[in-house]
Amino acid sequence: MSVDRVDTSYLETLVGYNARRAALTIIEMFLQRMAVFQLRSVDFSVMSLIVHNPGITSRQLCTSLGIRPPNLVGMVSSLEQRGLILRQRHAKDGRAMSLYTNEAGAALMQEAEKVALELETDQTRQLTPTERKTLMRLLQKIYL
Amino acid sequence: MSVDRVDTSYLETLVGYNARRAALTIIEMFLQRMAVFQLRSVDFSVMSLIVHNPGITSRQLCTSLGIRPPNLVGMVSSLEQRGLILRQRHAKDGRAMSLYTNEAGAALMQEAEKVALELETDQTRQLTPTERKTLMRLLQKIYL
DNA sequence: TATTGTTATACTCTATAACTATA
DNA sequence: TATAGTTATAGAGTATAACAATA
Repeated sequence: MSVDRVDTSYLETLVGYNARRAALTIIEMFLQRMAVFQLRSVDFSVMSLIVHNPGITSRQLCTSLGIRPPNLVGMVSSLEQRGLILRQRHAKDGRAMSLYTNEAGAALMQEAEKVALELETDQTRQLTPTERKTLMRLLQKIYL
Repeated sequence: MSVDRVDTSYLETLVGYNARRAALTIIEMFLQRMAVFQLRSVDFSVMSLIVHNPGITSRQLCTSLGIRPPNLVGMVSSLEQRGLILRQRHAKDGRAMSLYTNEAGAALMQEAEKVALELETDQTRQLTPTERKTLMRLLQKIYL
């Protein structure tokens, strides 16, 4: 026999279950709205870190975002080929690559971050501004 | 040039970024602690829904957890082969499969849910009980 | 010796198309 | 004609090992 109504109340008492469901919901919306810019959430994160940290190295990107170096290579190459970023040998460490946005990349991110701001208000429409701040703070207490 | 210290303050203002980081941190801990039971988080969710909803169908599992039917087949088969669950033809709908835990599965989940409870307190050690409840409520406002 | 970036590659996760049996 | 479960398979995401260049 099937059940009339699936009882998910137990799972809903688990932080991990709730965090994952919320994250997936948000990231799906993000993907749709960022499709105009051809940016997945990870691409947005990479671009955003480069914009706000000019000269950041690949290694620094990896450790900041929890990406393995081999998996970053393709993303960075793609962003470079699209004419959004520049890769330069690090001035003092010949092994490292320093990353910068060029004009096109900076302009794209300026637009993308506008959309990201709109998304924030849309995604947290059910929350008051105070609740939204509280949510951030509590989530950071878990992973920071 | 690399940067002295990577500035992630912008990303930390985004709900999606925080929710994803928190979810990944929690799920990683979950995976480690549930290794004794050989349960990934998705296996735990499936088993838990079967325990709390005896007779739930595969389709109901899929819609409840956001899993595509083809991807559930292998998980259910595996759980069945491990002697944790039973699959029976639905009494009134010959197309559907009703799922039940057997004694071994129920016993395993009783232990697993104990560990899950311990994990909850560990993962939210930085939060007061009130903050923990608040976090749940706010996350659910986003995805429900 | 250790580290950065890279290639090659494997493994996992997720998605689609098409089939069967039942409704 | 539509739905539940299944198979086969493709694609995306993530992981490890090994290498060249540099520290």
